[in-house]
Amino acid sequence: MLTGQYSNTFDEKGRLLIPSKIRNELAGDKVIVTSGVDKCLWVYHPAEWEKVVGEIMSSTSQFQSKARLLQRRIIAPAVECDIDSAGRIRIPQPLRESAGLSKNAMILGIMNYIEIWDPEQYNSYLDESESQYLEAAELLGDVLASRNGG
Amino acid sequence: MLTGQYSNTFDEKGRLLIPSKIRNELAGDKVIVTSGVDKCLWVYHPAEWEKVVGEIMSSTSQFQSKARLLQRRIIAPAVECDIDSAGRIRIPQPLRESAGLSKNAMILGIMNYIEIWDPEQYNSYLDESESQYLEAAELLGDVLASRNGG
DNA sequence: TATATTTCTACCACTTTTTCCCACTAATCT
DNA sequence: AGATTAGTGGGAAAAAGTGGTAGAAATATA
Repeated sequence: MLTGQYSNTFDEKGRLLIPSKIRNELAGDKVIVTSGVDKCLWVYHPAEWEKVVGEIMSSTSQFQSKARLLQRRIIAPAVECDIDSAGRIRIPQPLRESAGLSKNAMILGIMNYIEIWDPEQYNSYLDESESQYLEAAELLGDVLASRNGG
Repeated sequence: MLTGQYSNTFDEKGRLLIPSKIRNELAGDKVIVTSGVDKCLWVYHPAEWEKVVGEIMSSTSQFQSKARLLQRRIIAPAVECDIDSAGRIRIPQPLRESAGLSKNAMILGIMNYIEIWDPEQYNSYLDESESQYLEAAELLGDVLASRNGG
């Protein structure tokens, strides 16, 4: 199901363990890691990543400024990472820095992709977005209720 | 896959290393370097470059002022550069200047071409376009959500 | 025109990084 | 408790990156 929230650390060689529960759902020995829209990393199974790239590349052209933004900020940072025999990945320094990652990392499984956050960044994100979250929940409630003819 | 984001420097001889991950995808020992639409350089595999030229030339005529602009600013500056045995290219001074490049360079892989930026130029570009980027991302999200029947 | 000087290019050797693999420890399941 | 799976750390081999040197080409000079 690819969910779960874990707290791991990068070792001295910059390797991060993908928890086995998540790893087993991923299937395969490669993942794509890229920079997320918030201050975190997004990790995809190669097949899922192909969908995202296809969506961006096929519906845009490099001669459109918004397309270039998406390409530069989402596609360009993407790196293919091998999962080693012990289930770890090595994330290149620039990507780690872009998400403000140092030693510790939170790993969130979100159905068809994974997020990696620096714990402190994640906590301040949660704090700052509290009211937005409550709004989003209300909104979702409205949609679901009306769908049920409520 | 030809993606990835790297930070390299021109050496005293004006050589810039193309990171191996990108180089392996490029295949071959020649690239075409030209001036990009934002303040950066665009680097293509010769075959990809032919496609871009074809697209520009076939959809425009030299009797249209806008076409002449595209031809002069994208096609004219193009230069063929050799990749040396260590994977480095030498970019002619005028091209480097046109992108504001001095010592340091950011190299972005964007699927079928590469961008080279001066790091400071790139950071200010990112800053200035932040809100546009978030808009574009939301828009992409809407498209994907509606496709899922959301 | 021959020689000297400079610039450019290709190649080589060293250093650093990355990758791959193995061995050990800890945790979980039966 | 023993067996199996998960997690941790380290070492060796390979690949990538860096700087330099020597040779070729081009330009300038006598």
